[in-house]
Order: sequence, then C-alpha cells, then structure tokens
Amino acid sequence: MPVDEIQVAKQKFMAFLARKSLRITAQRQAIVDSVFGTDQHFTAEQLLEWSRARDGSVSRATVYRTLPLLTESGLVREMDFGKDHKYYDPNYAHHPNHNHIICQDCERIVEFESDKIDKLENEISRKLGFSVTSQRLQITASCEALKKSGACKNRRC
Amino acid sequence: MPVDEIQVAKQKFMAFLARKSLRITAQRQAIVDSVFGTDQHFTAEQLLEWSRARDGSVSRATVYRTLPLLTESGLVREMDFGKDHKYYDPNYAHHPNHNHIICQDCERIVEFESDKIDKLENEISRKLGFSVTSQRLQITASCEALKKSGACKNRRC
DNA sequence: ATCAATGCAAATAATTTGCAAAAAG
DNA sequence: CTTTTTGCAAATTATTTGCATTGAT
Repeated sequence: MPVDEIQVAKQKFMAFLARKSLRITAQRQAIVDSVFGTDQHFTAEQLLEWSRARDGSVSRATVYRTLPLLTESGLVREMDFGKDHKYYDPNYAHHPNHNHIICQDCERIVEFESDKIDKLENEISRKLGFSVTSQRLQITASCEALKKSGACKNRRC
Repeated sequence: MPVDEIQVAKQKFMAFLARKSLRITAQRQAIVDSVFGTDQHFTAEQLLEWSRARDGSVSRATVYRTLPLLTESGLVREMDFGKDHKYYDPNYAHHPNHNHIICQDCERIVEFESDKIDKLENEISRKLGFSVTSQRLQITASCEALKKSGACKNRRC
C-alpha cells in the first residue's frame, strides 16, 4: 500500500477511536500500522507477529480485542475462506466494494471492482424491498491462464 | 421443499455416496432426509435434533462427519453469517447459483438468482484469466419495505 | 484522578478424532 | 468376512474473558 494511503487509513481509524472516546495506545498503533502496512489478507496470528515486531509488548488478547474495532470501523473486513481461522482484508479502507476471485487450486486471490455488478445488486435489492448496505462476492475459479506459467502450486492452473 | 424435489436431492446424494463407494446407513438416511426436508438454513446442532427425531441413534459425531460429504457433493453449502457457528444451506441442490440478501436488523434472508450477475461474473473472470467454478454473493441490507409492517424485530425495518 | 486498556492465564465452545463395537456389502 | 461407519468421550484449537495492574486523558 502506498505510504500516503497507509496514513489515510490510519487517520481514519484514529478518528473512529476518537469518535467512540477510545484511547490511542502504543499497542493499538503497532497493530494498526501492521494492518495497513500490508495489502495482503492476514490471520489474527500473523497480525500478532507483525505487531510484536513493532512493539514487543503487544499481546494476543489485545490483537483479538482490536480486530472487532477495525471491522466495526469498516476499514477492515473479516473474510471466510473455509479455513478453521478467519482472515482479515485491509483493503476496504480504499476499495469498499471490491470482490474476490480465488483459485481453487493454488488459492491465489485476485481482487476486482465492478460498477456493473454494484448497480445490478442495488437494482435487484430495491425490487425485493431492500436497500444495500454492503456486499461480498467471492468467486471460486480455476486460474487456467497460469497453466503455462507453472505458477499454480497444485494441479490445474 | 416439494416432495419430489426432496427425492431428487436425496437420490443425488445417494449416487454421490455410491460413486465414492460409501455406505448408505440408517443414520445417513435420517440426516439426509432432515437436510432436504427443509429449505431453511440450519446449524449442525439443529440438524442433529432433526435427525434424532427421525432416528434416535444419530450421534453428533455422525452429523459432523456427514456434513462434509454433503458439501463435497455440492448439494449443500456452508454459509458464514458472522456467527460463531456455521450455517448450512440445502437449496444448492436445486438452485446452484443463488445469492443471499440479509437484513442487517432482523436478519431475514431472501434468496434470489440473477442471470445478469452470473454473466458479468463469467465475463470479468475470463478477462482476469480465470474460469468460474462457483460463486457466493451476500448482500447486507436494510429491509425498509418492512418498516410499515412492523415485521422486523430490531430497529430499522 | 478516573476510567479505559493491557497481559496473563484460564475458560469457552464448536468441531474433530481415537478407539472398540456394530453394521453394510 | 472385510471394510466402513458408528457412538462415546476425550482432545483440539481459535477466540474470549476475568482480574489485577498499567497507562491515557
């Protein structure tokens, strides 16, 4: 993530904390810096590692207590990839409507946005009497284009 | 679910078992009958209850062992609604590409299908070098249409 | 000062698993 | 008969929580 985007995301989270009269601690800063210092999806455990590299005093409990704040702020989203642990996606800060394509073999993940899909979602929802707050679209696919490059660690792509 | 559809879904699962040389036991029948006897999403615990009502010998372990078979067969899908337990959706047997709108207040869930969205997904995926295997689209929304009817158990709709 | 936030270690709870007995093919 | 499946209870593991202490405002 570009340096200025990291700052923007971080500022947004600080503002969120302020709005709720929550405190800005060294541990929360280490965690937030770690979260927005990557554009990769991560697990709670990975976040703990990264945060500890910045501030050795960060505990697992604090990571688990901060994650719900991050998701509540809307800057991060919990992702379910069918594993036994949750993943978190930090890219909602800058791309609030993005979607995912996941290769069923190599598990490579590509993010994309589509106004057309967004519009259809709104249209369909309206017809059904709803108004959209957020959406998540996950496409499972085989990355056949990678067949030749041999980049897919399993069978197909 | 109409009686004939239940039978179709059940037959498909039996065929899946046969294909893998797995055995058709009384417990599996009770579980499968329970799964396709509803069109509601359910939890492992609910499925255990329903299955036990049909056959008192069904154990929790067998339910947990059968669920992966059902998902592997493609007739049932694991759903994540952000709760601490998983939900299962039996409607993929007859509507393999359906999507969900969930009211953020009353948590009412409406299922819908859209060829237009399906097409866009395929088109976009192809451009990115993937070919779609399956997809899941979940829209979180407020069911404003229900405001007047007072059917929404929380605030907004 | 005051009250929120922390680390620690123990608790929770859904799901998984080892094993000996039972049942399917 | 052979191999899979079962129920039971114990194990696993990500996440949560109580509590005494520390730190932000």
